[in-house]
Amino acid sequence: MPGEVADPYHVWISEIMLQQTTVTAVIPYYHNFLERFPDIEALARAPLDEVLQAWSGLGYYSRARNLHRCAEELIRLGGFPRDVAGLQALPGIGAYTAAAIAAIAFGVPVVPVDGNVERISARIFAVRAPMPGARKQLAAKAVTLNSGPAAQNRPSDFAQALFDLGATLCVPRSPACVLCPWQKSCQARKLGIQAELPRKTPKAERPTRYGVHFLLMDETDQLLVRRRPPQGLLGGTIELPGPEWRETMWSADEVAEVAPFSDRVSDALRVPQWTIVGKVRHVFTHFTLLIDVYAAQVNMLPNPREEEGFPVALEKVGSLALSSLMRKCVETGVNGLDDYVS
DNA sequence: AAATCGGGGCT
DNA sequence: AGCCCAGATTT
Repeated sequence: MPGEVADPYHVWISEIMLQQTTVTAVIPYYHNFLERFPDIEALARAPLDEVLQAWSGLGYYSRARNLHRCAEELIRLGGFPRDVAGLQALPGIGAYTAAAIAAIAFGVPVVPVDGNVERISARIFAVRAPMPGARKQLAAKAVTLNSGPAAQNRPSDFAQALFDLGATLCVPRSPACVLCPWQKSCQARKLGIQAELPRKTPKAERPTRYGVHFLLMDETDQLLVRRRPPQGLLGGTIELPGPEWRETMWSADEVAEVAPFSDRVSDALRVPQWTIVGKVRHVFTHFTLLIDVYAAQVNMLPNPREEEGFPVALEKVGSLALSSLMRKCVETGVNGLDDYVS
C-alpha cells in the first residue's frame, strides 16, 4: 500500500533471494523460508545447515551463508540500521540491497539500482558505453530520476515503479515504448537506438569440465554423502563423493582408481563393478560440467572417515542441503540403479 | 577491472 | 544455444 512501511526482515530476505534470481523462482522459497525462520532471532540461532537446506536449489549459496552471518550481526546490533551506509556494512548487503531495504522498509528517498534500473538509465540518458564498465555512470544518472516530489514522498513506491517499468515495458528486447510514460524524455528513443541499449561487452566462452560422482548404496538403502568445503563453489552443500572436477574426461580405469570402497562392492545386483548409470550435464556461470554418475551396491557402508562422508537413508536424501546439480546426480543415479535391478 | 559464484525460464 | 534475472565478494 502507498506509504506503508514493510517489515525490514521480510524485505531483507526477499531482496537477498531476488539477487540474480527471478521472482517466479523466489516465491516458493520465500514463503517456506519465512515459515521456517519467522524472525531474525530464529534465523540467527538456527544451524547453518538448516539455512542451506531452505536454500537448496536456489543457487549462489554464499547468499545463505552471509544471511546467517548477518542475522547474528543483527542480533548484536539490536536490529537493522536504518540508513544506507549502515546497511551496506552488513554481510551480503551491497549497494543495491542497502538502497532497496532503506527505501522499501524505512522510506529513505534513495534509488536502488538493479539491472532494470541500469537498463532504464541507459535508455533515458542514451548511455552508449558498454556494461559492465558503464555501471557507475548508469547508477549516477539513475539516482537523479527521483528528484520530483512524488518520488521523494514515496521512495518505496517509486522503486517498485521502476522495477515494474523495467519488467513490463522497458524490457531488454523489443521495449514497448509506445506505452511508456517516459516516452518523450527518452534520449535513446529519440535516436532510435533504445533496443540496442544497454550495450554489453562480449562474454568469454564457457569451458567444459568433467566430473565423476559415486552413488554408493548398502543393503539397507543407505547412501554415502559428504559436505563440500564451507567456502567456494556450492560451499557447504551436500554432495555424492567423487574426485575433483578437471578439464579432461575420465577413463574407466582412472575411475576405478579413485572409487571409494572398491573392496566392498557387492555382486548382489549383478552390476558390473563401477558402471555408469547416468550422465548429468550442468551449466554454471563460468563453465559447463559433464558428470558421469557411477553406482554400486556395497556390502555395508563402513564407518567412513570424516573426509569420506557419512551415510544417509535414501528416503531422507531429499531433505538434505543439496545443490540442484547433486539433486540431478542422485535422481539419475537412483533411476539408473533401478534399471539394473529390475 | 576481472573473476567467481547457480539455476531456471524465455526466446 | 544464448541471454537474462530486484548482485556481492574476492582477487
